[in-house]
Amino acid sequence: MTDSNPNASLTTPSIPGDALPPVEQHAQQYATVRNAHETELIEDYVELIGDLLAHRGEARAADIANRMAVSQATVSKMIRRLNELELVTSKPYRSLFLTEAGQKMAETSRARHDIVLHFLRALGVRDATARIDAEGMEHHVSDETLAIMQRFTEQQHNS
Amino acid sequence: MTDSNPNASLTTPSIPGDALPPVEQHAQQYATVRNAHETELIEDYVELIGDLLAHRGEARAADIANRMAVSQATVSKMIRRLNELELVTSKPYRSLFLTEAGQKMAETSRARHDIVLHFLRALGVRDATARIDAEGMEHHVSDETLAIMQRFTEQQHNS
DNA sequence: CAAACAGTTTAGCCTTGGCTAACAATATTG
DNA sequence: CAATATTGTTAGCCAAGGCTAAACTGTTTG
Repeated sequence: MTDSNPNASLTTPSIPGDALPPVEQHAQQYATVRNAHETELIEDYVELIGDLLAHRGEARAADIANRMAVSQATVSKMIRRLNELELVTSKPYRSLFLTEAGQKMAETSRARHDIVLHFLRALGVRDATARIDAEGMEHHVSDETLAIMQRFTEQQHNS
Repeated sequence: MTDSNPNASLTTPSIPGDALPPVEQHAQQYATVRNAHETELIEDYVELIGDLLAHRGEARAADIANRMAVSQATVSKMIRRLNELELVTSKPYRSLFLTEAGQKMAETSRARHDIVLHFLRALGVRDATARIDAEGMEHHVSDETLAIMQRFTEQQHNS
């Protein structure tokens, strides 16, 4: 395994920046990200459906397609998956609803999203940018970091 | 379009949280995230190859596979793509090297990554967690937010 | 109430990014 | 220097998440 080459220092006279993390840790970082990517889209759909239900009283496939900037066919296919995962219930040609599990996921996602968004705004990021960044970041923020973000936002608020 | 239902207030007596963003803005958020996902992996590979070259003097497919926790076949396939994109040069069974464009991308990615990582540490996140979060977050942080993160870290440092 | 329109679903295609298994090349070592 | 171990490549599979086109359902309205 070249990775544990004991002569590394001979071939790299001046090492810039931090050292490479140990292989196991490094591997875990990437694995965690890959994992997040699998659930990310699911969570986004469920979160959006929850928002539509809360703000509009119903969640139609066409709304989702518009808001996600995706074709209706894609949404339709995705809804089938959400059904199989027992996150939503749907009757053909009717509005969607969330199952217990779906509601739970929607709430959790919504909460994470809001914490990240408010944190970014508290940091001084412009609203439009904060929204975009939050949408991408929310699935990659650990509970630990999330808690710290929340505290930061609150402190900012009381001053 | 149900999305502009004027009776929304009748069906949603108490609206929790923020209102939904306008459709166009909302759509743009998701589109931006989808876009980031396309380049994300490419950037991760290039960044890692750059790191391996800097710290080890060479970048072998086996190292990449170990550090990414992915099969060698996957790496091999990916290297072909990186070649087509003219980000790396490679001769069969030899170490990889970055092209001009590849080096540029590696540097940029590395810089973003470091800013996010240092920011998280400055916020008070534990090192191991910060590393994982940074790996996921780095591709979703706008230049605007990045600049703010960098300033924050520097201020923290001078106090 | 039939026609037209809006919304939904299905079929079938494509690319990406994983995998395993089999094979090929290079390096190491008895 | 031949045998073995390591490393790299190829072939062929799979699931996810996009798309368009076509068919079907439901709603609105002339």
